[in-house]
Amino acid sequence: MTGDMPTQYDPKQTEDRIYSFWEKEGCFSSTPNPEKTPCTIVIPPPNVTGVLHMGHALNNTLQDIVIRFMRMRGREALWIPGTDHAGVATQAVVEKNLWNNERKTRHDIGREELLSRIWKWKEKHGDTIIEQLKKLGCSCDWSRTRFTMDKGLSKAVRTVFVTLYKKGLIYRGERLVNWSCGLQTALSNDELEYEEIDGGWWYIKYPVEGEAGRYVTIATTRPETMLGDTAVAVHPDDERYNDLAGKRVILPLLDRPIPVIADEYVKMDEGTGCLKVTPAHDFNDFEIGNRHNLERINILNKDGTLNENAGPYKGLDRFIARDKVVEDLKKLKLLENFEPMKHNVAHCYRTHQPIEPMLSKQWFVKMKPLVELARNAEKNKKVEFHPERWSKTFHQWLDSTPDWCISRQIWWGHRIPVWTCNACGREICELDDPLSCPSCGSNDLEQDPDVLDTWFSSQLWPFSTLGWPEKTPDLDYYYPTELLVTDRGIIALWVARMIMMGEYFMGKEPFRHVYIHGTILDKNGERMSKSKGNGIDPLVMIRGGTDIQGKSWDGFGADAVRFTLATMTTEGQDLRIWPERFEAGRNFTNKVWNAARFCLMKLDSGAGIAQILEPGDLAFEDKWILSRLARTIDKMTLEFESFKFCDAAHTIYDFTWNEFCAWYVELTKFRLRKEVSESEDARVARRVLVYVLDRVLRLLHPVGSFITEEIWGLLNKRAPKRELLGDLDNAPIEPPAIIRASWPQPLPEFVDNDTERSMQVAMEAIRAVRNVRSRTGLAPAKRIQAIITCENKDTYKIVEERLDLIKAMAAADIENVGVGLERPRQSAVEVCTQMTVFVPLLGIIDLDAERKKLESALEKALSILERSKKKLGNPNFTGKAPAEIVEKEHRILAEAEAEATKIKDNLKDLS
RNA sequence: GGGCGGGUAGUUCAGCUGGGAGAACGCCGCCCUUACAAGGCGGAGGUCGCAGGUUCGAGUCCUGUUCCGCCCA
Repeated sequence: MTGDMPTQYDPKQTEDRIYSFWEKEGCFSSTPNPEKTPCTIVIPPPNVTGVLHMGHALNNTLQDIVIRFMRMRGREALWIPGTDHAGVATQAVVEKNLWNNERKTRHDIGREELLSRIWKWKEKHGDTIIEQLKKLGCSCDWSRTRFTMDKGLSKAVRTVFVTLYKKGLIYRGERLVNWSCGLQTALSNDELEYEEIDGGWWYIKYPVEGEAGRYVTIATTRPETMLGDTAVAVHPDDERYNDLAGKRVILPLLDRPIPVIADEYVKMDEGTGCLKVTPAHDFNDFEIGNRHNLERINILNKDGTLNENAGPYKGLDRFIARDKVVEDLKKLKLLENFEPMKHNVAHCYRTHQPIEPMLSKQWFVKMKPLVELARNAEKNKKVEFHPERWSKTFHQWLDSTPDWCISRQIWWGHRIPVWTCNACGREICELDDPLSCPSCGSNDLEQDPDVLDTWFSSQLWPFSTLGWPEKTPDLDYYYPTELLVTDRGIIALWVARMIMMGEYFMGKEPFRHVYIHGTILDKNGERMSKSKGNGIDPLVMIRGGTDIQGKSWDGFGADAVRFTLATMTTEGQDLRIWPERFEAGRNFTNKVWNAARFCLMKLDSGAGIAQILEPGDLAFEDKWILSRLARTIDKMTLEFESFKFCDAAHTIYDFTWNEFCAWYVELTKFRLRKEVSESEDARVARRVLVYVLDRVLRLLHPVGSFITEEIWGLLNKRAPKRELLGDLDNAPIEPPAIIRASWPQPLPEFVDNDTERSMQVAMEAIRAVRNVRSRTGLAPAKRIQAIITCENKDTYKIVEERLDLIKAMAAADIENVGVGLERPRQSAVEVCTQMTVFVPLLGIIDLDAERKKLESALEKALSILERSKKKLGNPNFTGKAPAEIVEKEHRILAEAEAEATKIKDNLKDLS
């Protein structure tokens, strides 16, 4: 009958089948249910161009764990999936294809055609990552899959833009922006990456007008920008240059006279104390320019070449121009010095080229009022970060963020809904596209060509996915969401902005908890990346295949991957992983599989399970495992509630492997022997076995989703009713799918300290015998004789009571139990805290090994003894430490003393 | 330059509000014992980065210091 359970768990035989079962049964779908409390999670939408990597695997595993846990706890659980349109990335993919296949640029085919091609590409490839998430086991409500460019979500974007525009929180202005010459678009501050480059300070002499032979020297890291200089600034208090302010200097190369101005921004002790001012190409200079009404001269074209303002350098690339400028300055003997230096320069996050501050007209969101909303949401604990320290990062960003540049000079994205009337210049921004100018009636309207930053739509995700701006029942029921799980990299970019938007438009925080997990690194602590080729493909780890290094893997199964990731999810900030680490998870799933296999075999071969069970029918080991189970349920519940994924995974691992399998299952083997398999005790054992297995499956299900569902099905066939106590006839049939089963209730009535203590004593005896067996090289199956002498009557009583259990588990005949028994000659000895165990070994005892063992034990006991004595001899300790600690120390001392004495006695005997 | 995290067994990491150092993997020895060799039983291995301080007592709190990483400018 257990033919349907091979000795090894094979995830490939189960995962797809189980997943389609869940989908077919509608297990992931959710509808508003007023009788339940909702629990909503929105997925951090991956790029529509994305392919599943380990970061996604971790991120979504954690979300699935939480949503399954919540679902089992009776919450109306909804996990909304989807993707974002990733403006720059997606357009780049399609443009690249266009070039590779047709040698055309987007300008060759035009805006409409490009957009239509991107949509086609999206239809064809856009759900790659969605399908991959299914392989991981994610229980998202796929019927609600959203895309940031969907109609509804686009309407949300439009509504937000128009509202903010009308409130004056969105404005257009000519500002310096971070310009990516590669992408030819503006970027927000958050899209910059700082890279250290080899650069330096060039010291350049500017002749003072009308004073032959007099120069001022400025230092710059970007000499080519001098072509756009419109002033030189000195500090007003700087005596060196007292007379200069108000005069003019001649800009070399272009021979343009520019004023010397005094501004307090200049740092006198830095460089030469003279600052060249280039308002069109430097953020600080821009401010100085504003204060002094300086001209702004833009010297760059959009592609990074120099324009006509650069005079003879026109047409040169910015880096070539730099070399040329330096060379020409040298020729003119105006280059005073060059100091090489490494410095950090802003780079484009995609092209990795240095960013140019560039003057251009862009749209901005005024952040100040919004920042306030986000700040308060966290301060008032409406949003909580886990681990808590990330709230600091969050506030730091809020404290320093400038207005947000939201326009992008690309085509794929939400187009800016602002039209300008060519006749009268009126700007129009409404929810509906304007047909004519409301001022002059002209039809000659032109829409802004730019699109919005992708984050502008992502920031609305928690409510746009629920139907906003419509007032839908979903929105009413599911918002605010419960939890956001994400990586620290986008706390500012995304998390903070969602909070602002949620507060502003919904009047409520978008989520109550933000869980920030670590970043996946490789074995050497390096970030995984395509270019480094050090990535691990989660699908190869799950299903098997060949990895990027050409190595073949069998596939560990989704549960193994999920479980392993969960055990690694601590509060630290990195997770180092490599393929072999998933073996731990696989071994555990296999253990669970075999524990189930054992239980089911016993059900098949035996005479059924106890029909009626009362607490009084329970055997000692039943009470013990139930007590342990009760504690495990409490512990795990708490751990999941507080997002301690690592602890929860370890808790279920420990209980399943080291208590249920290692002890309880082993103990039932004796009660389920063929000869007694019809007995009532055997039936009780089966009933408890099945019950505990049932609870193990439930506790494990949020993490090990597939295997628990598979076993659940098999268990339902043989034992559809699994209540612990009472008459099975009256017991309910367990649900057909574990995904819909309830989370285990606490079992306070089964917590049993006495039983647990007894078990500990029994375990000590068993380990002692096993120790001797191992030391003397006796085969585990060979029965041996043992004598146990106990420390006191209490222990003696327990050992007597549990003698059968000890004998069975130690595979030993216990010839004698007592207090203060003598060591028989020719016997091995094992000194424990509560007892000493002798194993007579006529003729085969290795005296040296025995002596060695005793000596090392003595050393240990003596060191404890000494430390303890010292402590208790210190009046400060006995006087100041809490009574219970002192009492405990006395006990330690007594135990160590007794143990040392026993060991010494035995050593004497040996010699 | 500012902020944050980390330095604990060979490796990867736990160790909460201070009170006898843990897990997994790896390693060593013995076992294919009828759930599982992806297993069982037993074992070795750590002056908790360094230096001070607080305390009767510090891996745990404070100060300083060094190294590694991340974020921000």
